Amino acid sequence: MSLNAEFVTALRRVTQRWRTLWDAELRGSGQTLGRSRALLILSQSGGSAMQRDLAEALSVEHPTLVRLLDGLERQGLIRREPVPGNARANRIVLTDAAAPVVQEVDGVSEGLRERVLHDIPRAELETALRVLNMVAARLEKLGTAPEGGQG
Amino acid sequence: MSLNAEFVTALRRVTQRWRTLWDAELRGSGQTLGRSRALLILSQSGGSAMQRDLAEALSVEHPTLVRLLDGLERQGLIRREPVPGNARANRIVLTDAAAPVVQEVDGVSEGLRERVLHDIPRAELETALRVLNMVAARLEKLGTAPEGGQG
DNA sequence: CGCGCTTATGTAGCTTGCTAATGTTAGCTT
DNA sequence: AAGCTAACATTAGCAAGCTACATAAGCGCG
Repeated sequence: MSLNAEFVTALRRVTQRWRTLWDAELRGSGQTLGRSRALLILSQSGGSAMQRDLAEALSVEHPTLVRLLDGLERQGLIRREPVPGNARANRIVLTDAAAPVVQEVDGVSEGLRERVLHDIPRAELETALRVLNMVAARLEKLGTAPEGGQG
Repeated sequence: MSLNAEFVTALRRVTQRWRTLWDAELRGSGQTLGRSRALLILSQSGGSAMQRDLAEALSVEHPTLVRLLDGLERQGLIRREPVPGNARANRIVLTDAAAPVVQEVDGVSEGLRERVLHDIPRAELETALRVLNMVAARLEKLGTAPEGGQG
């Protein structure tokens, strides 16, 4: 298998396993990876955000976010609030009940990162991150302008 | 955001975009990423494989593979054949009709890898791959023995 | 004012991950 | 031989990606 192919295979594998492990650790707390990511981003945004911005921060499409928010709303962890002066938009707000959940989810995600990555040499991790960012940029360019030339 | 957190974010983002782009390129050919991965692995295994081994090679659980195979069987691209001497197992065999599809899918995946990765310096890509493999190993260890000690 | 473009969100339906539970067959063990 | 356990496949049901379409509101232009 070529270096390129191995890279892609490893990428998928790591992402998938990470998701599975994260999901498993959250099972007891009623959360899932998708929802917990939304909670964390919301919390990092100061507790509220426009739905549109949230989708972008999570790197998911709007319909995906809608379902995550439906779930969180059902659990009483967020509210969709109308935005004064813009009847289309919603502001997503963390409720008080969300605080402990955010705390727990944050602990789990941080703990998992630490456990998995602690013995990877910083320099190599930085190189890997740089590569991933290059690849992400490349993918986004190809994704937005796929027709015509050969980039 | 910490280096660790950035790494995880980048990882997810790249994997997700890769999937989306791959899916988009295959849309015209009736294939999807999951099924096409199964086809490629099958082809690389000489055109047939035990279902169990296929799941492992794809890094997916059995039920996931079952559905992929259901789809491929419906499209007439594979057959499930009984294994002489082992009535539990299935041997998955590529049909003749699969050859051109495999060809196309292989071209798309190779082309995508090439387009996205061609300008990443080999040395950095190798480092990134090494990191990913370390992480994968770590995740698998944590996944199989999560209870008790702190690894 | 109304027509149409854009923006923001939501709905429908597909795919593909997963776990848990169900059968069925094979292989041991007693 | 009967019964337990392990292996292999499947089904059921949930989660979370996606695209395509729908709904509704703001904005601009004639």
